Amino acid sequence: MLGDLLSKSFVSANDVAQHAGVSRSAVSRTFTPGASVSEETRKRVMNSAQALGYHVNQLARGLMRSESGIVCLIVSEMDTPYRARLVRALTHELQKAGKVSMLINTDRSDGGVDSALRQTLSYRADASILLSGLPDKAITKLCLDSGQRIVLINRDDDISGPFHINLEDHQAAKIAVSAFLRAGCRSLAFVNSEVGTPSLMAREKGFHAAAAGLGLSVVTARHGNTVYESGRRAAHDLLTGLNRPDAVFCVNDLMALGFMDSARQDFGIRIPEDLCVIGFDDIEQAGWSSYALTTFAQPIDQIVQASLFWLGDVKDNQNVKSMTFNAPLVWRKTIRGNHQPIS
Amino acid sequence: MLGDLLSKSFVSANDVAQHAGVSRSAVSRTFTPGASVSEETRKRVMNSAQALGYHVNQLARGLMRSESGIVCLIVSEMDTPYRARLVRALTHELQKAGKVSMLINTDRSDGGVDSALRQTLSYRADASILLSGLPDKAITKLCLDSGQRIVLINRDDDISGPFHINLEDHQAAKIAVSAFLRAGCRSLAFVNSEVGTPSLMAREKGFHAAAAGLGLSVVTARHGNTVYESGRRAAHDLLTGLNRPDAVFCVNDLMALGFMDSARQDFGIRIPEDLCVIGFDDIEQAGWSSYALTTFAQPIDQIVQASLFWLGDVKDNQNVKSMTFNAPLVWRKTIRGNHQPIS
DNA sequence: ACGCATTTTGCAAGCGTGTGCAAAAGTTTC
DNA sequence: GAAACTTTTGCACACGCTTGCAAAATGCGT
Repeated sequence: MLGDLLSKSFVSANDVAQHAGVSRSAVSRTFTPGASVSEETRKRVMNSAQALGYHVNQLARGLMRSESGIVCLIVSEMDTPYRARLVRALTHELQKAGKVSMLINTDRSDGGVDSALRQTLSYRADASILLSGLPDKAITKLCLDSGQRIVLINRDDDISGPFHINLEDHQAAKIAVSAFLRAGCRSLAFVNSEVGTPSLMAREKGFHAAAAGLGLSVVTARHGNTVYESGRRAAHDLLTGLNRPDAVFCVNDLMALGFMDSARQDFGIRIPEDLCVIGFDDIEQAGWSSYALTTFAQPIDQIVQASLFWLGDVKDNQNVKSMTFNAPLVWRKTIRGNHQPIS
Repeated sequence: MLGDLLSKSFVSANDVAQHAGVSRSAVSRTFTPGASVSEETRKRVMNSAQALGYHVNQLARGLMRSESGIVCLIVSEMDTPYRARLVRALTHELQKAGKVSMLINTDRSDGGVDSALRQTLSYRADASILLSGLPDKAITKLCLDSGQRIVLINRDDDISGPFHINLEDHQAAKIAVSAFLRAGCRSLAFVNSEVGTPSLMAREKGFHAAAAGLGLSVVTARHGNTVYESGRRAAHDLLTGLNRPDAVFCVNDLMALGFMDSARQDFGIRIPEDLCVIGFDDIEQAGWSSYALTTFAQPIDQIVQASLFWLGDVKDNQNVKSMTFNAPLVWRKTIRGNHQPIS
């Protein structure tokens, strides 16, 4: 209390030990779950710690133990609804597991994912979860070699070592075609960005394949990023001509919403009477009554759960190297006709 | 190369020193900007570091230096558009400043903000930025005493010690009233949540005060959280009766959008012909053409800039304890009549 | 070639923690 | 009460880094 004015800023385990009249080991063990301390000294240490405002220095602890408790989330454009929701869920669950999350923004910064992974190494992160971008193989190896776990969510699949979480994009695309077909649509369109992420391309390929299998033609538009405005541009691209499509599968909800707004307001098209629309992600806005977009839902909970599974004990994980989840179709009002599930 | 199979996972400065034939101090200094190393040894060290895959251990460095380089962002409901955007901007700018951001989610977790700040202490964070919730005073003091900087964004103002960043909520509310008046509105409504954050209440108070000053009456609705659905409920609340308001100021864009959707679809109200709407935040969705919401823009850049200013050198900051920014009105299409700026 | 000023370098003492090991204390058993 | 255990405790070293200090190396002027 007296040293308040010019006290050394942090109180160490030493100070606590002195105050409690025990050895420093005792206080260390008090804060180490499962260590051997008598109930009495633990009490004494706890009291002193409380009185002095002691907190274990996780930096020092991380130096000794192999684990720092830090998990890095590597993500760009994190204010995108889907990404934001995933980040929120991940941090929440990581905290519950006693981890702490370090957020690395790879927007358009120098080095991007690679420098992010380097930072990951500097802070001795226990694991990195990548929601965006693709890491250089050499750096990935470096991370793995230093005992780090790596999780790739919806990323490229040909890197070995990391744990992969993917979606049944192909299957979803197939279901989209079936839904359109059942609604009586015959002239299909696919709206993609120019990004070319594997999962995005899988949806496109799957859609084309499924349509071809049924003898339906598909016209494709690709514009900019997977954002609202690109969806609008796609609408202008696809709806200007004479033979308009009567169904459009957008690679992403944001694009779908932009497409819908433009279709209705710039072209006077009614949805779903004149045009059926399906999106992907099931972001919050898709449920807003101005849109009521039928869309495939990201299985956020499963993705998060799988990520945390991979951070658990090694022995359990030896065999499994990837998990693939189903993205269920959420029926709203942008498809006409009956809304029964499709097998 | 040979030790690949069972190598100790991390390469230390010692290893690099040995490989380069210099002392450990030399490699340390090589990675310390502004330290005294000859150009030649620096080169040698760099080469060895590269070859061995060495990365400074920031945990150990943080142990010696006073600063860990970690800045904590404490936030709940971070997938809200405004929050997500702020987090994105903060992390980006923090990284540019050589800091790293630790994201702490206080959603409905045990302890909330207080335990978040405790974590902050454990990791010896250089600073904490609070976007949500209010910290206990004792813990705040503990953080400050241990040399941590604290930034409160749009939080309560009566805590001394932290740096406060606030908005001209009162002023904005006044401008909203003027805009409504000029558009010919006479029957005003205010839509708030039940959250009761100081800045939210300031908008409400300011709106009432300004309206009263002009002899206009205001009816207020408060529902749940500051989310879309609450806006809908407010609409049902305010638009069901006979004497409907012809202008509504929503404390938040999300509520405004919910209100608009319900007003149009459930009540057949035209905007802005029958009803003028103003929101707050200028989230991306406010600009979507289905809404074109006139709203006050969060000055994100200024907020971020101010936050980083406070993390700078102490000497410059001694005097200033808070900053207040103007939230400019972004004119779109939910107010009828002329769209000139209001003094 | 020499003295002096300046840069570069290595040594060693920390930073705050975890943990193996042996000594001390406590507990049970006969 | 002593012997044989078991639990608790303290010592001391390690983790990987920074940095003050003094010694070594270098540069400069004469």
